[in-house]
Amino acid sequence: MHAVDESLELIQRGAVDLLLEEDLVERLKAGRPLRVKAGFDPTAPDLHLGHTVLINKLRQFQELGHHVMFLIGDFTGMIGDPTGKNATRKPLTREEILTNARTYQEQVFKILDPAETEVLFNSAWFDRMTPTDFIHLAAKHTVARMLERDDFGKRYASGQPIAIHEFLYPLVQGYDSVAMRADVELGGTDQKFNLLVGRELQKHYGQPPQIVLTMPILEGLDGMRKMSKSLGNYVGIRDEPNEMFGKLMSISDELMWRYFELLSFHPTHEIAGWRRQVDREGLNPRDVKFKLAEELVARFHGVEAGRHALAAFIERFQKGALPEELTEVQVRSRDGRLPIANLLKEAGLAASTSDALRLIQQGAVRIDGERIESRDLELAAGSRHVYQIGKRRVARVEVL
RNA sequence: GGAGGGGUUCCCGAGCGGUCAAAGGGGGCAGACUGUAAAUCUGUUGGCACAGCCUUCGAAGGUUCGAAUCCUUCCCCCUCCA
Repeated sequence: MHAVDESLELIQRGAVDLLLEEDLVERLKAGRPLRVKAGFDPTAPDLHLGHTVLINKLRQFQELGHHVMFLIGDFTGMIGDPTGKNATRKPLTREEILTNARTYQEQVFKILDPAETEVLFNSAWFDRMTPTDFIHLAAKHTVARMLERDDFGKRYASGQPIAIHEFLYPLVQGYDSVAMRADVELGGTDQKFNLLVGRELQKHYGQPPQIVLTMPILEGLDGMRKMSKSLGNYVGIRDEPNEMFGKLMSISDELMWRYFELLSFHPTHEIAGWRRQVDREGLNPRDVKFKLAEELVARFHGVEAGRHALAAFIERFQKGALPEELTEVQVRSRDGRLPIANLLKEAGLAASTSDALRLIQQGAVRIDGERIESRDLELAAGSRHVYQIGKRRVARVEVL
């Protein structure tokens, strides 16, 4: 076990809230491995970099010798957390949840050590609860306290709906901590309220309240809203290397530093050094971004893949080469020919023929590198060309 | 249970019988400039057999030559009173 000060420093790195620090110090001093909990809704089977901020922190605990409990909220998933988007999520079926849970684990173990991770499902204790137990649980909190949660408060004040079951969510999540006898619970800052409810409930059930550690919410590629699959501003940890690399290169310079802070494993001083070089010595931020993109691709796909993605990126976007592996598509002609708009739509390069026609009008479409102007162009059966729309959409399309 | 206010295109939000595929903003996409950065400027943003046609304004009916706009019923949301 590491020295207490050293552990504390590491644990706090990147974190937003640590409540209460003295509790943590005390428990670290006791010298036993802490029971560290983090819960995940199995609603989205695809993890993205936003999730990994938390998972990286779990890994850190693991490296410090603590006991990591990865809770899959299979019961909770049937409730659906109230989201920041003020929309009520649709509940999942048991089967969807199990499938998602399996996928989750596969992905999480790219970061966590499977041998040292306990995976739990909260249905294990909630399925055994009776309605009476549940109402007792609900009796431990008040509406006024629920409305303290920022999200609820705002929705209530602005006349947005709040379903009753949404109030149950924090209670259920808090009760998980009771059932798991958690010493520490990790969550995003948006989870702070729920994590604190856990403390209250633990007290009610005669346990020492857990320490709450919150991590920042990672902004998505737009740099504004939180990274989420539904907003489409995410980097999935299963994204293909080149795609992952490209997405990371598209972030703003400002956001890049944020990503370094929350996602990179490079030592803090090293990152600070690059920043200084960019600010004072004219180092191109793009080149620092390369390091970030390469590191993350390497983390999820291996070192070789990282190097390769970098090389491929330079070839493609600095030297203007076509992608190494061109998507090949075949589309059927009508009576031996096919209007360009239909071709683009059917090849998946444009959303609709209307969209395709608009793109042509705007000069976004190239065939074998030649910009085309005419929306009336028709391609004959048997033709095979490379079609590009903008910088990123490319495919070789054969007309049958 | 009573009274009132609402549901508009991806989001917010105007429209309140024809000139509405529906103002404006956001977001997205594309072009210029670039470093697949930011900022800026420009265009575009329902679909299709695309100078035309078809489908959209919570749902279903109805009035009308004509409805997002009027009427009826239904569904959903919010507020206040009980």
